[in-house]
Amino acid sequence: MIDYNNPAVRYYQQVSDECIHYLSIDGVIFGFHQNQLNVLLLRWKGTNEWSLPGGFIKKKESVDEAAQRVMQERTGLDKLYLQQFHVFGEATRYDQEETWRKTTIPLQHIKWSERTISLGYYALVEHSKVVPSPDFLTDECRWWPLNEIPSLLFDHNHIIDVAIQSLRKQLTDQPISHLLPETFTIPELQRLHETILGYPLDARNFYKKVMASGTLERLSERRAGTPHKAPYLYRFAGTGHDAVG
Amino acid sequence: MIDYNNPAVRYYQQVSDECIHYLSIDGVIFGFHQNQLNVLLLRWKGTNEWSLPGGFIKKKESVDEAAQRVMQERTGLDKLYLQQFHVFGEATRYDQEETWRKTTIPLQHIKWSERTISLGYYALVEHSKVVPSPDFLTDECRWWPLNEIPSLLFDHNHIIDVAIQSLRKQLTDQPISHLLPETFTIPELQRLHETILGYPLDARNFYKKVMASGTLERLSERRAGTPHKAPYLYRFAGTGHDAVG
DNA sequence: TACCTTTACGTCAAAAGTACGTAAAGATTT
DNA sequence: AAATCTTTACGTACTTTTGACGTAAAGGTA
Repeated sequence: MIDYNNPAVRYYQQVSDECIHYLSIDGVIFGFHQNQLNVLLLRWKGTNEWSLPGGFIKKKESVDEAAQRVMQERTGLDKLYLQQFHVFGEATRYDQEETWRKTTIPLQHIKWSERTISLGYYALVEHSKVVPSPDFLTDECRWWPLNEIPSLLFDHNHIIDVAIQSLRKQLTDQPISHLLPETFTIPELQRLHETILGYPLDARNFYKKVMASGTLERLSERRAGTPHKAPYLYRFAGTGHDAVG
Repeated sequence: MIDYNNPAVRYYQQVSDECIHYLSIDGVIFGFHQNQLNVLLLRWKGTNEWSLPGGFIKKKESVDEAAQRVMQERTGLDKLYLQQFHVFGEATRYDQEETWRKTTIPLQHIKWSERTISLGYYALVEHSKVVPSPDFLTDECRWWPLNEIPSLLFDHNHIIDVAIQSLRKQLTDQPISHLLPETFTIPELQRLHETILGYPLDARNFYKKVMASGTLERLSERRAGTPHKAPYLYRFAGTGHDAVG
């Protein structure tokens, strides 16, 4: 007695046919706004429960393509900078019964696997360019500042933690450009680094370091409308983005 | 008309029931012997074709446990130092028809997925402690020096390449202990690092560096039977191994 | 005994990282 | 208009790390 009027049931029916079972993608989409790291979250239909965007891998699709597709749908952006950062493969990752109850998904109507292995990807996007849109299991899609994120469904709080650790590790290797607009000032770049690392940096030394990296190109314009001395605008000279997708 | 006398058919039948489809584990088991990195490979039954050890994830088992199990069976060792290093998730990773022909697996008798996503793990083991044993699709299991590895089945040459790159990256963070016996000399540790990195290191500077790391503990004994000045033996003071499993 | 190789240290200079100084730009206050 | 304040865009000086190279002692071989 399967209730095909329920959109969740229809969704899982389709996924069950088209996609790979036991395996999913969870996406931590990072944005930077008002000196805060933000993560894009979804509120499940008719509930007050939030989760990361995610999805399943089609049988004839690479996992990178699947991640790209899932994140694209939530952000409205293409060619996202994606990084695969961890596989969450515990046999029991969270309380399944509790989770399905919270989502109000009628589990008994769904023929789906008992456990899911999740491939964790993070995306670095330009906050202002994103047009958040929910999928059809969710009512709302919006940015959450990292330090205000509520208790999420599944093990998604944990996944975000691991994503941030990976992001910090990446930052020590190379300056991160993908979270800022095309042009930005050095102080703005510094705020971004400080926010990701979680501690303040010395402006003089930061300036020296990013200059020495050779990846920045100074434009002739300055940022207008600042209350103080107008800072120069810069652009990343490194042409190619080097992530997947 | 399924040939249940064929062991491969029986194996895949069992895997099909017990394990997760579309998903596999490939293990790059590194050993260090005679100043060379070695990788454990398997020769498929009745062929001259070699591949990495691998396996599938049981439906109620974590992926780390599965990796531990698969590698354990080939090496005879437990509590292996394992590191998950990449997910190989291309829609087409290799020429399937060619591969199945080479393995002489009767594909037409097997109900298995059209593509496989592979979780790449590497293991660092003490070469002398390993007792290589083939699984029942293979006739032979033995060490291959890294620079003599033949053209392998599937995309396993590529997987080994990626594993080595990850291993090199890890080495820059922390000295690697798991490939050496409990006690070793500084020059032996240096040879290991040189082999992984692929270039020679200055003995004086290497000595200083590992001493400064504070992770080594000098024993009172020296290595006997060397043609020259007997070097001291050392042990890693860092008690806890920090990998999965 | 002379000689050679290897170990187990040491020295010194270059490079990278860290603390902090300061003049100029632009707004705000007196 | 002048003084003040904050911020930028540099610079200087010191410290730590890294890298090139020196060398005496240990143990074998010619």
